[in-house]
Amino acid sequence: MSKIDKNKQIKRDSLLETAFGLFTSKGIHKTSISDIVEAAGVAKGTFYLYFKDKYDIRNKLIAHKSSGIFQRADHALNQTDITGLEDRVIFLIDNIINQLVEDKALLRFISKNLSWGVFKTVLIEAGDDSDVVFYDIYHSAFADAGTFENPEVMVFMMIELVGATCYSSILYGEPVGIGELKPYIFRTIRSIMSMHRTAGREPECGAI
Amino acid sequence: MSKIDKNKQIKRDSLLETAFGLFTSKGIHKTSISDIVEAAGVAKGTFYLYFKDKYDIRNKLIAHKSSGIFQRADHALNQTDITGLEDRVIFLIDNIINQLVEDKALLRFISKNLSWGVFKTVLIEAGDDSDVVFYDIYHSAFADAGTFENPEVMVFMMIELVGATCYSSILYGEPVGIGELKPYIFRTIRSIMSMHRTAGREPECGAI
Amino acid sequence: MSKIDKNKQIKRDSLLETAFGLFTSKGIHKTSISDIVEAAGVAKGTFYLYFKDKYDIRNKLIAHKSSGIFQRADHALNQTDITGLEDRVIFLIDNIINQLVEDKALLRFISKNLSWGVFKTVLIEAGDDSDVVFYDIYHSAFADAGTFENPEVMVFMMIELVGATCYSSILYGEPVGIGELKPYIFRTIRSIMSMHRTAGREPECGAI
Amino acid sequence: MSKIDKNKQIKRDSLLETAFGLFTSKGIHKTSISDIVEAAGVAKGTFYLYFKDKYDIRNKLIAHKSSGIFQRADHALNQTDITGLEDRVIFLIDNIINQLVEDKALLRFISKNLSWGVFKTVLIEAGDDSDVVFYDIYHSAFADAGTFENPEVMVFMMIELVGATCYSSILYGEPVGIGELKPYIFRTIRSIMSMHRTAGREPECGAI
DNA sequence: TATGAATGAGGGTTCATTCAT
DNA sequence: CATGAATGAACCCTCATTCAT
Repeated sequence: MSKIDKNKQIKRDSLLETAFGLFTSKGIHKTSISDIVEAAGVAKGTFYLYFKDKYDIRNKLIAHKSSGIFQRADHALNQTDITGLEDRVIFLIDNIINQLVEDKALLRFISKNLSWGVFKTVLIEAGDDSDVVFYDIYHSAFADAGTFENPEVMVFMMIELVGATCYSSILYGEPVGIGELKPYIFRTIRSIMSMHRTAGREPECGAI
Repeated sequence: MSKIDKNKQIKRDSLLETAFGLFTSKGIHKTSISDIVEAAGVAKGTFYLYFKDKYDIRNKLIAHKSSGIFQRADHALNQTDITGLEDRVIFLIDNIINQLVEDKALLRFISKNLSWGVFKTVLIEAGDDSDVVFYDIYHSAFADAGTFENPEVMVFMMIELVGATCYSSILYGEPVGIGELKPYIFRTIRSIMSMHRTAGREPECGAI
Repeated sequence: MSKIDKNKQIKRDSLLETAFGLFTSKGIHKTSISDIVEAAGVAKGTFYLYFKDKYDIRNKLIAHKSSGIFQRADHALNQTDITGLEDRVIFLIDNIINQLVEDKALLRFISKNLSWGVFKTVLIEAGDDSDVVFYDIYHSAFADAGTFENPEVMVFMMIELVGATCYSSILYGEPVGIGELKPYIFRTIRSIMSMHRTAGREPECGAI
Repeated sequence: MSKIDKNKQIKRDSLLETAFGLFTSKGIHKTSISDIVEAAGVAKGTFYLYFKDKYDIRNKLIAHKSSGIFQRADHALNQTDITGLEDRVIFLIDNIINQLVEDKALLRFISKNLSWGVFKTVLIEAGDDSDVVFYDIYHSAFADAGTFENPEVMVFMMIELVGATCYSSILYGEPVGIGELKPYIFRTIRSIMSMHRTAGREPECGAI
């Protein structure tokens, strides 16, 4: 029993990792299920024992990989003694960006999928397994505390800004490399948080 | 001769518009070349007289449609007597957002393609035809004048922010509708421009 | 031992009944062995312990179900005191038709399989189990007694006529409902028997 | 144009005949579209230019082949000077039986499909092309003339009787060969017609 | 006996592309 | 220039069957 289940887990993981490799190297649409099973060394029918179709495995990969990024960032944050909320957010973003720089295939894969739809589904509304790390961060830091006037919009803007700008900068160095871009990103992030502060005393910094 | 050329142009435009209709309604990957030629009322082989393949026609569509948006926004700006640079930029963005709200199929199509890669290729580096409107705006306002410390990065961040946030907000009302989101976008845009002002006297507003 | 054998019988019967339900509702060709075992709640491999393949279970079902029809008809006949041979045959046919009207799924299943091949194999030549009822009827009434000049041909024609006409009439009401059709069937059956009577004194009724 | 159309007709006919050969030799369910195109010497995609799927080609074959049988029988009838209605019907049936004896593959194919559903659809309600021969026979002989009390039921019973009994007799010689069976069939056919004669004076021949 | 994970050949179908007309 | 019949590789997916447990 345990042995069979272990074997199943190995097969499933093998398919997931193989698919990830092919998706990131050839692109999803150029990757066929035949490619996946051949690379994974299993029979075609085996794929369908574990996944409904190509998009099922893609969604499971996105959830899994995105969750991993946030978990590692959160873990790193807990190793520090940073206390200020803004500083903690900047640390998280910096850590995530660094992860993406290190793993460009991952960035290309979740690419612009690190967007609000996925973010909310996967991370805030909590996944099926145990990928619930960010849920805690989000709620304790933003949602519950009355610090921000509209926390959901604020997080949305930060996520979208970071996701969209990093993609081009990290992958293509356009318009500048990530090293040069980071300061601007951080300043914009701080600006966004600042404008959402409830007792906002910063009218000079962005009145429409 | 002229008549034949006109006929050719009609066929080409017919294929472009038909493809756009199908791409936006069924999605690119669900649209086959057979679908396009059938809907356009031409023979299969004819397609290949004008376009290399499905992705060729898609790219030409993106360039064409994006350019149209900027041209209309620029035209509207010229009807006004707004003078301040920041205000002119806000006006352009507001106008573009309104266009996308009116034409959601268009938004879905160029979706996140209204990103830096396309933007630069299509608009700044000047297209093949005559879609050179934005080139003038960009250079006269941002690039040549020494007003901003890094104009390309600034425009990049603005474009990415607007593109990414509008997508989710306009199409899905997530996390809030575009009406509610706009003020935040504009304030962030102003903040970004402000932080790029050469004689920047705003250190308190976003130092990392 | 007895308990194990009972369990085996239960599994076998469960598979048979489940298969019958699926065959009649979805059709044989749309029913897979996976469907059967899943619905029966047993493992895939278990199927092969009892049946060779899908057609094996189908044949056993036809034999079983057809036999049941004849047994019930015969049982009902014995409850009556009808004596005339023609009348007894008409009673049997009427009873069988009524059963098929009540159980259209059964009719559809054995459909045109209630034909000579199956009939002879299953009923006259005696089945494998104990479905030997009709064998007695047939031999005592038709075969042994010298009443009819060619009893096998006679029974053959009656069976085929009833099977073929009932199918269309009961299932689709074409060309008329079974109520309207029955008198014609009975008259034809009587005519067939009449023409096979050895001392045939009925030349006016069908000389070629 | 004419040349291309001729070529298309050749391809279509080639596919039809090839499919017929395979259907009759291997059975429909054992015949794959791959088999058909391979035997016909065309590419797989070509099949789908002419037929929707396997059942589309089967239906077209049944209509085509059944129609041919009736047309040939009718043609032969017109070469004779038989006048009596009963005799004309017997001639038609005899001719059809003889055709089926000569072409057992055809019999196996349309087999029990020479039943009421197909018969009515294909022949009485008139096909799409010009297969309207039997329509004339049927209406002039049975339907319009007030000779028979319920002509549709009468024809139905004759068709079903002949179809069902011939199948077993011709293909398997069960329970007797077709030569021995024919007289019985004809006598039963005459009996059926006789009992439908409007001024029926034959109550003794089949009262229930 | 009973299981059910694994297999992989083969099914139907689509579609970009070619080329003779 | 324009056509559209023909192609055939490649796709996704099913499922009867096996066999180690």
